[in-house]
Amino acid sequence: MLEDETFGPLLHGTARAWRLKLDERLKPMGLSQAKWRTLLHLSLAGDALTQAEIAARLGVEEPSVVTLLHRLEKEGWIIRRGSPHDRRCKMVLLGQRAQDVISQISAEAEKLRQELMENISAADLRTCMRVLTQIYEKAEKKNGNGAQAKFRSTVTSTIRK
Amino acid sequence: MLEDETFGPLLHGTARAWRLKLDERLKPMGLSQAKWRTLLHLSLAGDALTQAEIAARLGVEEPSVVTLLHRLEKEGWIIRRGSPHDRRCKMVLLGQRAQDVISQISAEAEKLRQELMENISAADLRTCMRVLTQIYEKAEKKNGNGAQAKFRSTVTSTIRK
DNA sequence: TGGAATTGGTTAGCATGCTAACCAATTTAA
DNA sequence: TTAAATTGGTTAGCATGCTAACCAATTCCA
Repeated sequence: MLEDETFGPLLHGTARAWRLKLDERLKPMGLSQAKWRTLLHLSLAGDALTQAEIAARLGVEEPSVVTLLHRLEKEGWIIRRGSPHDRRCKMVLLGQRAQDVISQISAEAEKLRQELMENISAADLRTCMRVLTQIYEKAEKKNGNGAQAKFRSTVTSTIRK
Repeated sequence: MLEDETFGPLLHGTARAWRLKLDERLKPMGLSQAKWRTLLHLSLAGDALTQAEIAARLGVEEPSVVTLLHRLEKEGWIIRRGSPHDRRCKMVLLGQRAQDVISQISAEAEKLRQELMENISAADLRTCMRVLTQIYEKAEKKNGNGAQAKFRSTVTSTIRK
């Protein structure tokens, strides 16, 4: 059996192709994947988030969100303000510009997902997700990565939801 | 049914966790994923490759390989020399340092793959790969991306192999 | 054959991610 | 209650990817 020999490249290639495709479609709105994902998480939260919370939900490290949020702020997508409760924190919330396009973003992401999976049976999809989840949990374990650990909990909770 | 709602994040999260894990293990050898993948493709080719061929096999754009190859050359992993047949081309071949560790790289990648997939049945794996392949081919289609198109052919040929 | 298109490679400039090192604020604990 | 540990954020510096614009060599074709 040779299939397993190429699972890695296939997994990475598929994730990459999907990401590129969505990036391509959202580019006309002036949004890259990192940006629209941030906006989407803020929208889902329905409330202001701290930078640390955003980093955890995106599955990236804190320094990475710093520059990302700077860009988003400069372009008017978000607003950052100090927290009155904890002077270490900065609360991040959606700006008007973002609120206006959030629904378009979700709709486009949803549309692409349906296109890509249109002729996949529910049973196959379940099997595939089970396999991916097993791999995911194994790969994440012992990674010794804080943000990664938090990311896992985000993904699994999302799955549970 | 909600499963399909989270397939995207799961796919991306799994690919990312896998990549991080392998990077972590190869770091002691002084190799990142971009680097060891390049070396592995050169080794598989068994012959010198042009930069364009490497870009296609890695699934990245040409300008990206330029800096990547510069770093690899500076660190003694590869050698670049002009082609006698076509003065536009630069042939890239493995340096001694790379030849010494190629087998370790493959072995570590193989070991991780087996760890991550140890308790997944052959049938489930086949189903999962079929689903990923379907998504992959849909996502890649009409992407209007040259390197991407070449990457697909690399992946599918690898699968066939 | 000779100009146009294609191909291989490069540079410049940016986006996105990382780790390491650090400050300031808060929380924990001796 | 204060000293130590933790937490949130930042900066610096690097790795890896991209597109756009460009040069030089080769190939195509009218």
